[in-house]
Amino acid sequence: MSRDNERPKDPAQPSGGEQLALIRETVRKAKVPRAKPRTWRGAALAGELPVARVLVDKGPVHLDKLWDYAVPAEMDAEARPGVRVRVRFGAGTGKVREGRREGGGLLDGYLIERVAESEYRGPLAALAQVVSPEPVVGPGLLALCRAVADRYAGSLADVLQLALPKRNARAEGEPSPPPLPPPGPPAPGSWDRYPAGPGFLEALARGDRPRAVWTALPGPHWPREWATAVAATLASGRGALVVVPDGRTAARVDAALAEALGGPGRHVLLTADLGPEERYRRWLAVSRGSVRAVVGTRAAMFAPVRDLGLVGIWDDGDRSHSDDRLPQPHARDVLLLRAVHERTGFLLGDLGRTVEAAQLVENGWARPLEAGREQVRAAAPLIRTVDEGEVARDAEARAARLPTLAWQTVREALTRGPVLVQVPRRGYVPRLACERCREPARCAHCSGPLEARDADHLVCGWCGRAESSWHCPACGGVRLRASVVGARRTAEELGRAFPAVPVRTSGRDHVLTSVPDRPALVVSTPGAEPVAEGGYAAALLLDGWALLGRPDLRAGEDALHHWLEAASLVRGHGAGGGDGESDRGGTVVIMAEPTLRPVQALVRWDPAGYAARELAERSQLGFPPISRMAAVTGPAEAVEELIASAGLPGEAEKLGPVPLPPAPPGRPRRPGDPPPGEVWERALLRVPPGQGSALAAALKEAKARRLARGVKDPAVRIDPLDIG
DNA sequence: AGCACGCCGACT
DNA sequence: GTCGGCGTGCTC
Repeated sequence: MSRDNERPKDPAQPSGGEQLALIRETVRKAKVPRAKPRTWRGAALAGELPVARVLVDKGPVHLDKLWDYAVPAEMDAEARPGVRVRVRFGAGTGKVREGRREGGGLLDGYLIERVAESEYRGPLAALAQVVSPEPVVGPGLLALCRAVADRYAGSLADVLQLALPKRNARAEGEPSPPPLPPPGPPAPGSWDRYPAGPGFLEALARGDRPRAVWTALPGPHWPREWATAVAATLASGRGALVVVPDGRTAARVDAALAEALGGPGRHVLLTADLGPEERYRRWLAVSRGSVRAVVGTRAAMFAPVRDLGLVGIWDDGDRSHSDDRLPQPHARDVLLLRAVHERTGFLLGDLGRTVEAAQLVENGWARPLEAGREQVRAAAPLIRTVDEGEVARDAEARAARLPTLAWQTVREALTRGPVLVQVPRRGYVPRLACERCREPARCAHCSGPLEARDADHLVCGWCGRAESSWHCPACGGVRLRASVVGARRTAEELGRAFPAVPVRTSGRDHVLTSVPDRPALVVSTPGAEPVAEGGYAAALLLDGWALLGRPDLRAGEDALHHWLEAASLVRGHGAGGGDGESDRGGTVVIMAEPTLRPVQALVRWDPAGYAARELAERSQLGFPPISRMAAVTGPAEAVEELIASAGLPGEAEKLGPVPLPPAPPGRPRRPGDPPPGEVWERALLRVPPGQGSALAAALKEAKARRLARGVKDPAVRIDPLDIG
């Protein structure tokens, strides 16, 4: 290649030619005898930092690798770090025709940084286009996404795709409103029911970064308490982000924020149901620093809030906090990473307490933020248990197939207000449990859940070993039962038993937001309970066995959570405690075995104690989150090969692989589901405490090293939630 | 993923 | 000889 080929056309860019020479020099060093024609041939390069490092978003090569491109002079001003770009990829091997390269599709990407020179020993292609000058990937977001990708053995590009909303040109063309000044520090309000509450707010307001696991008192105050914590953070001049499980909850916190912050302008609601344009408009307002407070559902966990002072999550045990798309990051973990990386305060709020939250308290990373016993007693309803086997003596109760106590409670409460009836959702798979004491049946080898493969063969759902001589480790029983519940029908019969009272239902398809303070039977599935304006007069929890019988590690925790959620909508029991304007307190009747631990935790309203015990037990059994797990799913050979090639930590234990049950029909396919017609397997990898990141790193490296060769890549999921 | 290169066997 | 199988490697 001769100097004559180089014709810098723009005299205003004298150093462009120098850069060209520099790149050519690197080509020569790489013993390429003659530089091949290149797409930027003849084009003037940007004067300063003429190399753009680009993360290619889609396409096959989506390793965490950055690709270097030359920045043409005319793109110099717009090609700033963080912007969306388009690049030709794969053109280098294409045919040369008429002195230009053909082939290589245009791919979307992000310009990560501008540098003076490239490490790449070869001719650089030029950026094809700067899609828009809006920087969307800042250094903070990039670092966060890298950390999430590492934590979940996923690729940076995958995580960025979760973190960034789809671009919308119209929204981007509009200016965002100017930021409002910070509000003054808020009064503690109902936070003063918690001994450590006012102190937590003061710490936020003065710019500290307190970290707490908050066990919220039952009742309607927690949305306002979230708003107060956000307002306190804003008062320090910093931003705040709260992630909640669903749009309904987000709307409640949003309304409370509007009240606490004196109207709109200082906060935004970020949910999926806004539609792409409005969503991007609001996201831009956050990204541009025009708004500093965000409440939203899980995608909001990545919201690029400027100078973040508080990250919060409500109901961290809710499944919707875990993304469906690989690498399935969980909002709790993402926010934990943000709290550490961005040096922010942290608030995990819940009516109950997950085992993960208990772990944060136990290892001292976060402080418990709890009310005293007398506050709890005042705010919570009276809880009574009835055995599901008890048969009512009076004819009316028998007709409704309810025990006498439940019948009487409902009848009495209906004179004072609405009554909530919690019924199980259809489709819960029963788990095998000891017939005598209901202890879930677990594998003697790995503690995985036992499943009935056919009439009388038990198989472990984790390691696949057959179990031929099961006996209950808790009580010595030798017989198993699968729980069966017909509670929905019970609820229908209950409705018929009170013909004068309207029956309203709320479920997956039709979720009611709230019901008026009038006598009514409100039948709801867990998670869909409407708020009653004055609190429910009573609640009937009919789903004990269905919730506890699910083939899930978190069955007890989830059941308790659903009960607490329903019970927290019932009027408090203690007069004058919180806002006891109700004439009489509410009652909750739960049909479940009173000796079961989740049931006892509900009766005593002690979710923290339950979580602590559960944590200790899981630690002993080698369950997550103490031990960490990864699920590798795919065609049998691919699973084996990936595991064999990964340099797993020494103490890693392989469970399985077991054949994967086919995905239930109707549900959209998720990562890790076999494609129709294919048989896949799943192996679990388990490591002792402290080796979770080593496990993720090993799997990520093995995945990166092994470029797909015909066989489909297995899906790797860290801390999978659906492993039974 | 595409696409090209390359090193083997069967054909005009 | 040379056409083409697809195994292997690269794409800034």
